[in-house]
Amino acid sequence: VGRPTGHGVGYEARRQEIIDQAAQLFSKHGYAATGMVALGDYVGLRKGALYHYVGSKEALLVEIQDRVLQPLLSQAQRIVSLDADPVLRICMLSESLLEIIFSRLDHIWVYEHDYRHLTGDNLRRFIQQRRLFEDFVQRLLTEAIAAGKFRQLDPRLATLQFLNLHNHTYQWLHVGEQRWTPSTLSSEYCQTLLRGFGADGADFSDLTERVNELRDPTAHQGIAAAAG
Amino acid sequence: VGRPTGHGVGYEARRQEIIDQAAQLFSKHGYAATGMVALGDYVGLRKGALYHYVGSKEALLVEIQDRVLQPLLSQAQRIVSLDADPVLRICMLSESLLEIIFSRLDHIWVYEHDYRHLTGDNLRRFIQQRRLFEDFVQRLLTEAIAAGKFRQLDPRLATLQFLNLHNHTYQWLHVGEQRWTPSTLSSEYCQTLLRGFGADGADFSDLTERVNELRDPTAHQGIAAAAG
Amino acid sequence: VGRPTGHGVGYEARRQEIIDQAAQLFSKHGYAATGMVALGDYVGLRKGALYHYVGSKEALLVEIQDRVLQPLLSQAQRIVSLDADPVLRICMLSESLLEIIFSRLDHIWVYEHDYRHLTGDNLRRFIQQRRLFEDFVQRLLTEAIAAGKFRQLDPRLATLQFLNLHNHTYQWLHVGEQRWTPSTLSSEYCQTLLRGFGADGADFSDLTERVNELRDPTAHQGIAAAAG
Amino acid sequence: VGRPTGHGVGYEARRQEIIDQAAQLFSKHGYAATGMVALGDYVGLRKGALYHYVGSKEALLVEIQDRVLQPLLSQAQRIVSLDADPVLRICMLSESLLEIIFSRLDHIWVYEHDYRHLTGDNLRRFIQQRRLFEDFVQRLLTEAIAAGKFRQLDPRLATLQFLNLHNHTYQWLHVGEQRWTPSTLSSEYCQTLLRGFGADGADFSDLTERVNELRDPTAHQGIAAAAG
DNA sequence: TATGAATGAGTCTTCATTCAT
DNA sequence: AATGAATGAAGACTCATTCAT
Repeated sequence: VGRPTGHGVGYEARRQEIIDQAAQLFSKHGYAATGMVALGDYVGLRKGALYHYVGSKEALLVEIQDRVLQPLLSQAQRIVSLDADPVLRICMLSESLLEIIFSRLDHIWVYEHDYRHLTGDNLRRFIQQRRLFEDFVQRLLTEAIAAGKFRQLDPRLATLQFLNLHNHTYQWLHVGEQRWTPSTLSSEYCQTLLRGFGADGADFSDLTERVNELRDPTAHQGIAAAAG
Repeated sequence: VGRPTGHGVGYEARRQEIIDQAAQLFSKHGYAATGMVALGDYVGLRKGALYHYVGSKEALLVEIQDRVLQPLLSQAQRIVSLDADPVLRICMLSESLLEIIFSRLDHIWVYEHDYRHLTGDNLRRFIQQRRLFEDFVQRLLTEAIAAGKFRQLDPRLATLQFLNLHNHTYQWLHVGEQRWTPSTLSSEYCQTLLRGFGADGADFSDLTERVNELRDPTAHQGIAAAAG
Repeated sequence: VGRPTGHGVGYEARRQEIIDQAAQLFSKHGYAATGMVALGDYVGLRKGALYHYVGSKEALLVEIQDRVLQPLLSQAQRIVSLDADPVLRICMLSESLLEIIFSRLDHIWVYEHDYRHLTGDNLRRFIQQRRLFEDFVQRLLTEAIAAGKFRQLDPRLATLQFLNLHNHTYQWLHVGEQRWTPSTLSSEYCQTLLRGFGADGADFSDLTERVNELRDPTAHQGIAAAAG
Repeated sequence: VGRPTGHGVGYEARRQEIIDQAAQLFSKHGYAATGMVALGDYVGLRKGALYHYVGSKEALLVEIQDRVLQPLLSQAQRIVSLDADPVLRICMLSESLLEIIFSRLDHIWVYEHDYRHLTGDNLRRFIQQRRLFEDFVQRLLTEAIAAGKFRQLDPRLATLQFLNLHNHTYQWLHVGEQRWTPSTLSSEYCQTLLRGFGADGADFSDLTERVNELRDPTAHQGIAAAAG
């Protein structure tokens, strides 16, 4: 994708591999507790060679965060902009979010746990982008309330509940989860939230099918799409 | 609670202070990234003196986890054992859980973030106790389903949703939060969950008052109760 | 001299020893090329223990510079302020300067060679203090010119010549020099400079004796005085 | 000067450029503190390519020293061999030396500062050649003393004073110096030295003109002559 | 001629912990 | 009860150099 000249053909691929494996290690032991030597061992490179691919340990962290944030934001933007019932779009956002969580559990671990080790501008940018995503969620919820689909909720608190429910999933989801898929889990979460938030008398019973109809055919690529 | 004798009068108090302040530091910078020297500076003790009070850095971590787990388990046990509507007890558990989160945000940070740095038996014991708490939650939810108050939910998934919603709160709650109290926030969470989980036609409108009546007069001490 | 509390009795002595030995090593191999491990080996301390005594490698460099600059400045100030013939004071300054060079040849090496590795404020302070010393020299030379003892020289260039002649001495002087003492070498340098700078007809033949009369009885302590 | 064949036409020119730029970098940051990568960046070549032109970092240092020593020695030899008043030849040597200092300040920095990083034979050869130059100076001074032009000086000490005065100049001379030229600065230095060293009653007042008459028309090329 | 990749020893510095005092 | 001194492993990162391409 236009790297600075002076790098061989395999470079970018190897680089992506390294970031991948760093995410695995960081998610398992924590960013602060994972050494560059350990990472080197893990990827099969001596300490010094690692620095051919990554400028610093923090740069690695930044890349991992970006691999989460970029699909998150692009999907959210796409969905929010759709011309459809806000409640429907909330469900789509839920599923999209869970798809990302399922597809790169290790990245999400790092995203949720270790963003505080970012420093300076990296941290500022992270927080700003994270807030951007939350704003997308809040916008949809506000629309649903305004449309009378939901009770008169505090939009901020509704947002936080939406995020709590989804974002905490990484804590118990296993790699290679069999019981649930993004789609089935999202369906459960949405049932809870829509009934929980719904105005008295509102009926969301046909929503699952309508989500299926509108599903983005490229969305299943999740993080991989942005990383490549 | 029965320390080995041979220590002066102020010893145990000082010790508790140190654990307290360790929780603050760990929650701010992360367990792995907080040094014993920094902790020493923070508590006003030279590095060496710290080891008179705490056996090791990990021992500190264990104590912090215990300060969360013990009130959590004792409250959960008490509430589960009450002779009351399961739905009511769910709400009580919710409020109790939030009370602990509010009262010791820093401990909760460490509890949620850094348990992975426990090793060996410490880790095993932690996981086992954590599961114990989850079982209490799951037991109540199962009862509510069996009693026909809730829809035919997968009890495990219902539990996970309950936990997601509550446990993720520490991520955005501020120290000295003004907008919500444990009680008001719990009320919001419960409205969402009960409507979300509730069987068609079930009515939980009088629940808030009934919770207030049954509230444990000692519960407000939260973690402090166990720490002393 | 009032170190932060919390250090044993031997601390300051050991610390001074370490700085001493660092100066030896730096002067032999250069600051940049001398590692902290090598220094540790030299002083008989493991790498880690070194940092009990010195905050950083640069701090070591700063201390060495100070051990040169402080006696340099205090002696210069003392001599410049004396109520005596400027020419006489120039000779006294010459001898004082050479005394410092003789007594701590290794420090001077570092002072002359490695000041450029100072960074930020350390560098700024160094340059400013160095200029201060040069100003003392220039003041005396200017006085001598104004008094008609010297030819109509450019004072700046006279200063530079004075400094060239003295400061470059460290390049060829050996530790344990036998051939010259500060006093005999200064006498030679001054003969060259006074005849070289002197106005036609000026006579400085009795100067050596007059220097001997005015010599500061504490000056022979050189750097050691400031370091203690 | 007869490089091994098998190199393209631009090779030697590029090679000389690289040595040039290395001298600039070394003089600015010090030999030990300048990396081959930094040098590569500076000359617009990747790290690996540098080694096509220079065998090693130390080889670079050797070449820089040679670029100082060779003109130094050849000029000194030429001047010493002239059939002229020793005092006159001393002045010519002074000017020649300053010409080299002025024309390649950066090379001189490296020459004066970093010769200690030479190892083995490189160091031995350097010291031997440096001594050779000093011997030329000492020979002239001895002649002047023997001829009764100078006082009864210790020839070694006279030499050291000559060298101190000239060699330390690089420490304060700026690139693009405006105030002085080699010729004017040499004139000042020589006035100081000749008056300083001169026998009572000796008169050197017409020396400057006589130097001008005898000046070597090729000398202004300085180091460049040897480098090409 | 040029370079990207790799290496392994090296850089300065911080770590948790022990122990004599 | 407290601490200063010491340790040795580990922290992130840079070094000069080699070599296949």
